[in-house]
Amino acid sequence: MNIDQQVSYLMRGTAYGDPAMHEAMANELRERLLESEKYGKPLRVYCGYDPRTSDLHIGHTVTMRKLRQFQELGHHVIFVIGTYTALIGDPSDKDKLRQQLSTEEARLHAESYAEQAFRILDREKTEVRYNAEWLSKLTLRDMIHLASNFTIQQFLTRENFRNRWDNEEAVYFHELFYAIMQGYDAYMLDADVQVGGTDQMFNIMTAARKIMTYYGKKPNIGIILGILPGTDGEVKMSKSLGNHIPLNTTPEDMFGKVMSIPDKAMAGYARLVTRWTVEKIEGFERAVEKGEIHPKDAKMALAEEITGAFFDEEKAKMAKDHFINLFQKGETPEDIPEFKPQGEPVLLDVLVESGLVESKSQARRLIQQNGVKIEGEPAADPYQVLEPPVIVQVGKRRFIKIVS
RNA sequence: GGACGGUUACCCAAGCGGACAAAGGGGACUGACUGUAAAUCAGUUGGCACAGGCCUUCGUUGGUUCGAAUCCAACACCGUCCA
Repeated sequence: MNIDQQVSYLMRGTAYGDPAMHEAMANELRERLLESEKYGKPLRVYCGYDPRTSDLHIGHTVTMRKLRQFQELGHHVIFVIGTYTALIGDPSDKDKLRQQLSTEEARLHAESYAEQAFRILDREKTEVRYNAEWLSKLTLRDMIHLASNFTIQQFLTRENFRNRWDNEEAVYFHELFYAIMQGYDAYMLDADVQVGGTDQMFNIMTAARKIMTYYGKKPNIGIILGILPGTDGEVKMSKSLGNHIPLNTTPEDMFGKVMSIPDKAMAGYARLVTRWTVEKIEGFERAVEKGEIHPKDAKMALAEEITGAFFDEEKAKMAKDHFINLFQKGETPEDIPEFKPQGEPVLLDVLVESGLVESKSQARRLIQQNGVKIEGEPAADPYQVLEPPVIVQVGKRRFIKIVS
């Protein structure tokens, strides 16, 4: 790849919300790449991750994929785990104050976090760092100096603080530290490039660049990526909102979850979490828009690609077959969990005891709604006695085999 | 330190003495339909009870009342403003 190609490759998927800023960053990136080539010095590229949860979902992988691209071009990638910033909790992506995390929790999460990240990143070429390493050493004096670079007004113009201010909701003092700490990370890491989502715009473009300049360094270049919506297609993917697609799951589940996104979210997924080329993505979007491919088939292709990217092609194919059999043909799956009832297998009791249903009242309701099937036939009598072995189904996709 | 406001089911939020197991949204679940677990429409969404009855739930603990999510008191937690 020549420099121009590299720049467009690396800028792919970015979202600055302002063409001028995009232009400026692309130019800075080009310069920095040229410099790197000239002196044979790889760029130092970093992205920070909040170890609030140990469960990564595919939304987290958007930035990792970008890091991977830098890796492929021979640059040095630093994977930072925000063990210290997690003590505050990033106020960026929420309108509410985030709860604080203890050092111990953060450390525990961090380990499995890095492990999962290596499904995307090249383990050999990735430097993992914890920001407690340097942030815990900052003195109050340092903090005062750092803070003197910012005005309260700068913080208050940030949308999420602004909103809370306007709504007369609390904006805590310590929340202001977050951006400063993240900026200090960039300085300590001597970062050339920092990758992050649009919610990191202020932290990367304002805080980090200011602090680096203050310390006499060249400010880092921000690669700001779009935010992946959750399976609801509306808001940012997040575990707490329950609209996430976890990494630690089965290929079948991942495939199914991708299939559940609304049609309008397909383009975003194609752009942010596939390995497809720009040309392929654009072709895909065009075909969907013009109705050249059936939206269902388009989504199937998308699901297969995404599943393949996190597992492998073969597993993705199997997940696809599984999906077709179970949901399109309505077949019962092969491996159904078994359950052996204690006493007499009365339907109502079995449903609750096996954990298929939470309470007897709920079981009754489901039966009334024709939601419970025995060997494919809707059950009407909650008190009927089953004759094992028999397959009991709740809804479309919960099965259990009753054995004696 | 002072003045106000808040705490309701999974989440947001109404209710401000009886018709409250508690409006409305969201979410979740079921059914119909479909192109899938999308969209749309309908229904369900505290527990127990082989029926319309009982039990538990509106921050906590007491109190007033035939009767309290609703009134009073104390306490706890949260927030805003003034110092």
